[in-house]
Amino acid sequence: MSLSIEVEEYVETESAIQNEIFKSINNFEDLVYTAGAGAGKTFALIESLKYIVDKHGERLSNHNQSVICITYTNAATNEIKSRLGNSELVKVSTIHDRLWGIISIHHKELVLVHKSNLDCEIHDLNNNLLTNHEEKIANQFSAYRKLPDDSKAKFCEFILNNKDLYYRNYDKPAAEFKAVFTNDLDAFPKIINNVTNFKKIVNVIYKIENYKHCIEQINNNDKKYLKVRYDSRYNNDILHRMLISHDTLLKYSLEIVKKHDLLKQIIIDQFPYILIDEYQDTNPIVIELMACLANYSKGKEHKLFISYFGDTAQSIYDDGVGNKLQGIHKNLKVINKPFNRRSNVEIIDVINKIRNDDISQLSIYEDSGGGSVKFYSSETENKREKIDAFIHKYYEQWDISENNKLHCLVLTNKLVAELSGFQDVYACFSSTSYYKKYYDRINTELLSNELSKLGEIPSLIYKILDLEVAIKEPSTALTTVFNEEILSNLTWRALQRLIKHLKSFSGATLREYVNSIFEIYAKSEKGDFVKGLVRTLFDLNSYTFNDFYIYMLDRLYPNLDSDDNEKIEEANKILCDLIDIDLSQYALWYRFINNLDDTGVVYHTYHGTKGLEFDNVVIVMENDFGRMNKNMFSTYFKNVAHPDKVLKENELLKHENTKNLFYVSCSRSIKNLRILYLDDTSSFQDGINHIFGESHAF
DNA sequence: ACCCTATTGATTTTT
DNA sequence: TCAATAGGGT
Repeated sequence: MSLSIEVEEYVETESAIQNEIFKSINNFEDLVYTAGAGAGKTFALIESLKYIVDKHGERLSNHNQSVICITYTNAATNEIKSRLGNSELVKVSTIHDRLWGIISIHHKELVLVHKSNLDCEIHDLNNNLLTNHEEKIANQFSAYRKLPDDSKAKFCEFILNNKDLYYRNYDKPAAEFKAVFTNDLDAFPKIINNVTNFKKIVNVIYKIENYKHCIEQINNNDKKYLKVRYDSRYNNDILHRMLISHDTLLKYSLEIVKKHDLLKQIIIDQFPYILIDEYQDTNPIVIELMACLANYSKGKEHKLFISYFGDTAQSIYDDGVGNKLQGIHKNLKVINKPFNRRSNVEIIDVINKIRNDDISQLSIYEDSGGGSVKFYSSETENKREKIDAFIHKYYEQWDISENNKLHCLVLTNKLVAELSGFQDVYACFSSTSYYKKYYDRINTELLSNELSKLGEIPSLIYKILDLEVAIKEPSTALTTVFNEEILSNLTWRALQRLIKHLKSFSGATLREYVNSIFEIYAKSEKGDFVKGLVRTLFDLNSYTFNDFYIYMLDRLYPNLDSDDNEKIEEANKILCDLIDIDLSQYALWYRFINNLDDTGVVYHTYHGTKGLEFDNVVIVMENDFGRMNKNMFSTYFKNVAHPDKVLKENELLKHENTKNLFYVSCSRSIKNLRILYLDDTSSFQDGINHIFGESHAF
């Protein structure tokens, strides 16, 4: 593609806009910089950082001060660090890392905030248990509420004395669970009629007790209760163990900063420049914290510059501040950039119509034509075949190859897995007990591109595949499998044996392959290096296939009851299905998480493509997206020509959310964009025409 | 026929 | 976690 000469006049305007930012930096004017998709937003952010270092670096250095750059993800942190180059003066990190770095040293204050939070939580829990009139909550706790007061106390006493019994039977089917308790609970009629609600009641009682105990220990200055800890790996707090997660870290930070002027002073003394990337995804609590610092710094000697870089139209996560930024952080100078450096004009026209606000982009290039956009709809049946046929059509038409890829966007990870060819891997993991219980972990632990996020079993299988790939690839240096120290101590004969052993790992399925590894292990002689290799790969008691199997079973089916034959049979069946999957399918999974596609066609979720750009994009759409969003896209198209006529506020909110997701998806495309809508579109054809001009049948 | 309870199977994403 | 559905009991 040749996006030829840049339009001179536009380039001048663009640099004038950048100079506006520099001017604000010098004058300590807080600002929000909005630029649509493909405008070069991150470029502007990095230019600003460089400017601060060039112009004010010496002063910052002398005062032992630095610049804060906040990103939304760790990946973005690394990206900016590498583009910026090494600079001692600029601290690039996620908001969580930065805040924890600032507040974690104030142990005593943190514990105080924590204690008052525990008090609030206890109050809320009691309110739910006893008085909250919200229908859903009142129903859940009604059995407890109906008990006379003295019964309530007795019930609490009983249940607190039987925690073990309770948790041992927690996962049993309702009838069995009931049977365990019915005799003991005679005195409390109907309390366990509904097992689901019973568990809700008991969990709340336990929680209140835990929190009370925690407060006591804090007051007693118990050694384990002197510090609050933050763990970024999990999504939930465990407050009574002094452990907080992401959201609570933000909440505590804001509270501490609000309360202590001295801390505000320390922060603005140390960090006079704060630049925030992707502000639309930033939690409102963070904005509130920034606004609090900004107000404090007014009229102080050490001035503060805070700036937000982002695009409200690309806000696709619910807990981001989105378009409410200026309601929280007032008096921001607004700078918009109306240019697009990414896409052909045909794409820009469409994404301008989708975003439909005051940021209408112009291409910065003189000759920016040559792209194409088309909307297709097809009937509902045989959706999978329709998608395959559609992809095939454009595979041919666009001459797709490894060097000219086609990127296909679908809504769910399940479909991504199916289309990418490792549907059985996804399906088997999804049906295991562990991933059923923690159903929201499957996508992170199985499909994440960040290897450190893989789950325990996916990670083990990944390592096996990694070894398999390394052995198969003739050019692999042995140093990628072993560290050099081990190799340098190897005799020639030992090396020969090692290579022979490695070459005899084989099998068509995961079971066969792993089995062959353990067979070689058993056959090899005592000091053979292959033994050490197997031992570093697996963390087992002893090295047999059976140990491997039991290990998998234990992790994927934790707490399996040894008396429950039915459950055991089911577990074995699914685990067998899992390890009997062809190695070739696992290889597709391996290639997917390593972004190693060699077919030319790559599948993504809409959400997962944020920040990326591709020449050729196919978007697969449907009416629905999940349970909560029935008719999400059909409703969007019905209202798209006149969104103001959508009366209710929550409907307008939904419309905005859908619009943003659609905008993000379409704006990934540089050159070619096709949309395949897999439901009947006749009732909202006007909306489709409004954006795409026309549509075709497929 | 109705009410209540148990079971089942799901959207996306980050820290 | 939670809505939808299946199924049991009266």
